[in-house]
Order: sequence, then C-alpha cells, then structure tokens
Amino acid sequence: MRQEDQHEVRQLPLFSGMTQENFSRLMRAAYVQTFPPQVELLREGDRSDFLHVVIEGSVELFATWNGRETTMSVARPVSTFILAATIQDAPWLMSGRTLEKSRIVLLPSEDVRKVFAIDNVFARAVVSELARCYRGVLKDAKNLKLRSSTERLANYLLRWQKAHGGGARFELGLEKRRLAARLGMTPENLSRAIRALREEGVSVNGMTVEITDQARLSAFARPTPLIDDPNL
Amino acid sequence: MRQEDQHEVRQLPLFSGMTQENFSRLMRAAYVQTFPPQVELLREGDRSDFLHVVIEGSVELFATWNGRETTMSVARPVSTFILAATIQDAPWLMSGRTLEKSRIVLLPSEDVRKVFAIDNVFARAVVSELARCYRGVLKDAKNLKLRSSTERLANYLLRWQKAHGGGARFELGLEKRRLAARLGMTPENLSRAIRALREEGVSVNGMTVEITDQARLSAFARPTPLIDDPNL
DNA sequence: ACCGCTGTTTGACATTTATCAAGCGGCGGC
DNA sequence: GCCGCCGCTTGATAAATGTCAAACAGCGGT
Repeated sequence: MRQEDQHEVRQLPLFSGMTQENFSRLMRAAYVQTFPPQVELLREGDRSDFLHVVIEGSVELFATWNGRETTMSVARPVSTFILAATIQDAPWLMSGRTLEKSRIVLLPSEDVRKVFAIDNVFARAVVSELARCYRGVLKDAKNLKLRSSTERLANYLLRWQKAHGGGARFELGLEKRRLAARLGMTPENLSRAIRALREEGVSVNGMTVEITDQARLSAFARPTPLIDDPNL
Repeated sequence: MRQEDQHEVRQLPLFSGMTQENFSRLMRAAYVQTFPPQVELLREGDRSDFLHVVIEGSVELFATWNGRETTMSVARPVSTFILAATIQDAPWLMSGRTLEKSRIVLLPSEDVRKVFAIDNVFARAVVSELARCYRGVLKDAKNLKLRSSTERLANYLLRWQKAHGGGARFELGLEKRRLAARLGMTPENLSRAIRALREEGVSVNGMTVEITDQARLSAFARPTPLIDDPNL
C-alpha cells in the first residue's frame, strides 16, 4: 500500500487521533484497490470482511426490495462506509457499487474490531463517526417525510452549492437518474421538478446548475439547519 | 432516586457492563420524574442537558418543518433516547413529548460525557447503541423509500405481532393518528390502508388487531430481515 | 343516561407522484 | 461525419396520497 494512500486515510477524523502503532496495525493487512465504474462492491445481506474507505471516485450505496431499488447515499472521498456493520459484525443493510473509476482502501474487519477493542481513542472516534452517520440518516428521513420532492430538490441544490464554494454556478456531480433515486423520486419527476424550479430562481443545463435568484430559491426551499446542515 | 429505578437503568445493555463506581457517578445527580401525558420534554434545536431513559410510559419523538409535523419514533421502556445528541453535545434533531403518564430518568449530559471519557466499557456500549440506532433509522428510511403506505402498514403489523408474542390477536399500542404519522401517512389514509388489508388477512377493531390469515398477510407484506428485523 | 368532546371513518375531490410511450440530444465508435 | 445507444425530457394517463367536510363512535364527565 502506497504511503500517500495511508496518509489520506490517516487524515480522517476516525483515524487521526490514534497512536501510530495501532494505525499501523490497522494498515498492516490493508490494501488499496482500483475499481472500474459499475462494480458491485457490497451486496446487502452479506457480511463485512472489510471496512471500506473511498480515496478517489465515488460509491453509490443503494437498497432493494421486491424488485425496486433506491439510492440511500453516495460516498465520496475521503470517507468510510459501512462502519456500523463492520464494528458490529452485522450484515450490510445496503449494497454498494462504484459510480466511476474509484480507489478504495480495504481494512480487514477483524483488524478494525481488534483495534477497536484495545484502542480507546479509536473507540471514541468511532462513536463520533457513528453519531454523525446516525444524525445524517435521521435528517434524511425527516427530509423524506416532511418535504415534497420539489422541496427536497431545492434544498439539495442549496446544500450542494454551499458544499462547493457557494458560487452561483456549479456542477451537479451526479447523474440525474441517481440524483432522482437519492431524493426519492423517479427521473421523470426530477425533470419536472427542475422545470418547476425555473420559476424559483434555478437554471439547469445538463450537469450545470446556476442559481439565478438566490433569495427566491431560499424562500422557496426554506432550509433549516436541523435537516440541511451537514455538520449538525 | 429509588433503588429499583436505578436497577431498571442498570439492566440496559448501555449501562450493564460498566463498573459500579462509574455507574454510581452517573446516577449521583440523576433523578426520576413522572410526567403527565402530552408534556413536551424536548424541543428540536435545543441542546441536551440530560440523557433521557424511559422507565414507564412512552415518548413520541417527532419532527417539524414549515408547519408540518411527523412522528419519527416512539421510545418505550426501557430505553434511552437522544444519546447521539448527548454524547456530541449537539442540538436535538427531534422533539419529544410523553404520550401517556411516563416515568423518565434524567442523567445530566455533562456526567454522561465525563463518564464516557473515562470509562472504556461504557464508551464501547455507546458504540453498540449508536450502531443499533443508526441501523434502525436506516431501515426506516428504506421502508419509506421502497414501500407503499399499505405495505408499510402490513409490515408494521407483522413486526409488532412478533414483538408481542406472535399471537394472532394483539393490541395496536398506539393511537391511530400517531401510527399514521409514524408510518408516513395521514390518518385518513391509514384508515383506508387498514380497510385494504381486510382482503389480505387482517381484521382491525378499534385498537385490537387480529391476523386472520397469516400466510396471506406475509405474502402481501413480503417482510425482509434487512428492513424488518429489529435485531439486525 | 345523556351530552359533548375527540379521534376515527367515509366520501368526494385535489394534488402529487408514478408509469408508459414517444421524441430529443449528446457522445462515442466506426 | 454518420449512426446508434443511452439518458434525459415531455406528454398523456394512471395510481397513490393528501385535503376537506361530514358523519360516526367511544368515552369521560355530569
């Protein structure tokens, strides 16, 4: 495993506090792999052999039931996924596939659990990360239950804009049909929602979004930190 | 604080592993309070002065946005709530109100965080609990995104039945309008969903449910452990 | 036993969302 | 440069869900 990849992983709040010794222990049997797009990394129901860390690219986490499929989230660099399942040695609740060519670090679950058992700094970092994830899905569930699809889109755009410098013009960064699934709607409806937001100060052209009337969009979206602030 | 109340709390996996010394430390400034129904215990956006433990009764955790309100979950004895917010000293993402007369143990957040900082057994128990909660909401979100309202109801009944002994006849244990909110629908629609399930082997009379055709209901609901197993 | 409150049910209707089918348009391969 | 593929858009229509209003039912208080 390359030094700079280890470095990337080490940067994460989850790993940054622990002793070098325990970090090395985690990294000893870890390896990096580059996957082409559309590779299924995890299948829901399976168990966790490795904790995954996306170093480059992006991974879609999705779930299926009864022939239907929906996107739950998209993991982007640098972040881990399926931490909860790894720690608990429980089956995955989501499947995962690469969306683009992606570099993924794989940490053997067994090692993660071992280090978790002996390293208290790491254990505490796991708490922080799990709390963050928990609050993340909770916000997602609130979003789904309290807002209409167009409102979800409007707020998504505002969040994404903020996360990418806050400029009036930015890239969507996700295929529209996946964005639709992420937001809990069909691609057709996403199209119509985008159309509807033209009246609210948004202009979308392909993957490029331009907020033409920030105040108007905000007034329509009515974002609240209790749903839309990713740091809360 | 009464001895038997402490005992109840001590039973929880979250607290059962820690030393008596640290447990006492947690309990030193803790107190029990009995609330009448419909008391607002928490308001979303506020911060956590106490970790709450329901000893008796039940607490509805709900969220609001833009004049709308929805029920996210119902905490029943014996369980804690708002653990994530307490540990992180972050604002609550949900409000909470008692549904019935309820006995609640209040543990000062400051103490919880202090003991968390020094007690590794407790810290690890917190990890387990957070992982459980995370997976819980995640299952909820899958439920919402992948199933229709009638399907959610059908699966809810099956889960509830299992959790209460598995007999053909059981009580709903929740006002219908709150169940409706919990399942992400209106009371009117819950009524119609109940009606629809008559064809699928369910008979509801007031708060009493009878599964008249278990196989038929299961075939309709198509439960999966990856959404419906509370232990996963 | 009656009254009145409150939660539930029902029906008619509106809105939102999904589905199906067709057309459009950009992009890569030939 | 042209073709064909794939994803996006659009329109028509259907299904699911929400809203509003009224009727109903159970229950506690008097």
